[in-house]
Amino acid sequence: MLAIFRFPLTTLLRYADDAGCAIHRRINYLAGQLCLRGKALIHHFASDPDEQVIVDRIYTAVMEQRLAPKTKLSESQLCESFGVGRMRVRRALLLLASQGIVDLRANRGAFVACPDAKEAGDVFEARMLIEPGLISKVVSIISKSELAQLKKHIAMEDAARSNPERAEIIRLSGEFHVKLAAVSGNTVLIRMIGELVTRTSLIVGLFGEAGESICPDDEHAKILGAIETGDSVLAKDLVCHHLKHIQDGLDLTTTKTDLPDLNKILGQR
Amino acid sequence: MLAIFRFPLTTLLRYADDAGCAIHRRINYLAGQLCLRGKALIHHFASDPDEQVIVDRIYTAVMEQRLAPKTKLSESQLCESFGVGRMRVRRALLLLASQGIVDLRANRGAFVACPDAKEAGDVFEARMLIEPGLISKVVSIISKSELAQLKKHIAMEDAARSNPERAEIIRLSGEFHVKLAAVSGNTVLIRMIGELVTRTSLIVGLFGEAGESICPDDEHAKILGAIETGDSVLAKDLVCHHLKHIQDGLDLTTTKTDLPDLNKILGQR
DNA sequence: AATCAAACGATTGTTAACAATCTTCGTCAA
DNA sequence: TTGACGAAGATTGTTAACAATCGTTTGATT
Repeated sequence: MLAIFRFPLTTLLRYADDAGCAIHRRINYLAGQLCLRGKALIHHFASDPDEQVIVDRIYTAVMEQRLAPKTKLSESQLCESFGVGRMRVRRALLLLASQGIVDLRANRGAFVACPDAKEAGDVFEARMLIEPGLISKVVSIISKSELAQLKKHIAMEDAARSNPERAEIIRLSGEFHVKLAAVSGNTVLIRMIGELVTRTSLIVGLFGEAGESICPDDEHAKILGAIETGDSVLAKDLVCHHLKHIQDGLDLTTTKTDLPDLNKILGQR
Repeated sequence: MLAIFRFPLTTLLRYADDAGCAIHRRINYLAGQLCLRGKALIHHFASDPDEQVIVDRIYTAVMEQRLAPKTKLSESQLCESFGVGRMRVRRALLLLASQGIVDLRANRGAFVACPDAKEAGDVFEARMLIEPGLISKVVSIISKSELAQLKKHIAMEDAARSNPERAEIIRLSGEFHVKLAAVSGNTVLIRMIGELVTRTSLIVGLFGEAGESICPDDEHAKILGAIETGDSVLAKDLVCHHLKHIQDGLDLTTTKTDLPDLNKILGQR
């Protein structure tokens, strides 16, 4: 749809002549919308600071662990923060809920999801299933410029690590995996990895030991090294170990939530 | 939350006594909701014929290819079909859009998604990445009753194939993969496979050759056989071949959509 | 006759008021 | 002092009216 707007109107009409009257008129209409009234389309491209923006902002906030699990996300509060109507907020929350980032409880509101041990295991299992396979594709098709960009990303990670900005480190660590997936060009997989990485951040925030850093020091660099040399098997291995490393750093027995768990209390007797 | 409702109120209160006043009051409150007023909770369990129901109905309609790609899903139409308000319909459409089943275009409405060749490739790539790994887990943990259930499912497939009910065949073929994934118990993966299978149905409907059946005859049975004998490697192989089989049956060059494609028409010169 | 522009009907997007629900608070009785 | 009950405030869910947009049709103009 967009492509045709690049041509001047007269050219457009000349081309469309063979295509019958319907298309001719259609183009005229579009041209009218675009050039003469000059409102509708500009609106369509420029002013859209909503919808996905809210989702992304909450998304990254969760990734940076600035929004702790079980944090209440009240509608009115979000409306004020983002300066949008209640509808947009509700749509955003629904989308976040569909990705397991947010828990939507009827008549009670939205809360940042609080994964349990099983859910954590499921997420890691899914990642261990997908990411190694993904890596071997990445190895085979990655370009030099993409490699350079990933190197730059790792440099940023190191920078964040040297003057410890916890939120920054976590976000960048997660983003590395997403950017890696992005190289594949497979939108389906990219979206899946994005969701899994975000949920991983939640899990690490919940079950991770306080002192430990999330993605151990130089593992990302090692992975990228293996990719650069084209060693697909090694890269796979490193990714697996990397994920296992993260998982092993978790303590799934102690939940950090000190909220009263009714079932637990009742079961003590 | 549900578990505690099984106990009589007095027992509940006795147990909760040690837990301090807050919980005591909370339980009393819950009891009031449940027993004394007897409205809120019954409403919560019984009358909820909405929300996810709409999504599922459209979901399966797409899977059965009863809703062709690019079909317009007008709000008012859906409201009437499901007997719900516009809000519910819009929420359902948003969820479907987030899964790539539906295309949501601003100010124009919702349309059944119409994947292009790249998207089709992405979906198959994702399935080829996930399902083989999933199978080896399934092989290692499947129980006899689950095996029996899957056998029953295949029998149903055969039945549908013998008196050709196209929609039934397609749905059952897809469901087989979902049920297989369900054995793993990994909710994350189950949801992903469900989404991918549905989108596959869309793709097959679009690019599949008319005469061909979707999941070739006995491949499901073969896969299940390999699972039963515990041959994880063979099962993996069969799944890969199965998926490849489906993909090879597609003709990605000719789109069946005979809607006028402006770009194509303009590019003919 | 062809082109353009304006207007119409239909559909979607948004808002605001209303209803239902949850939570908290206060009072009262044991 | 502790627990039960009821009312108030706050929050969420729903509805219905309003605004904006789209696609088509119609009519005027060259």
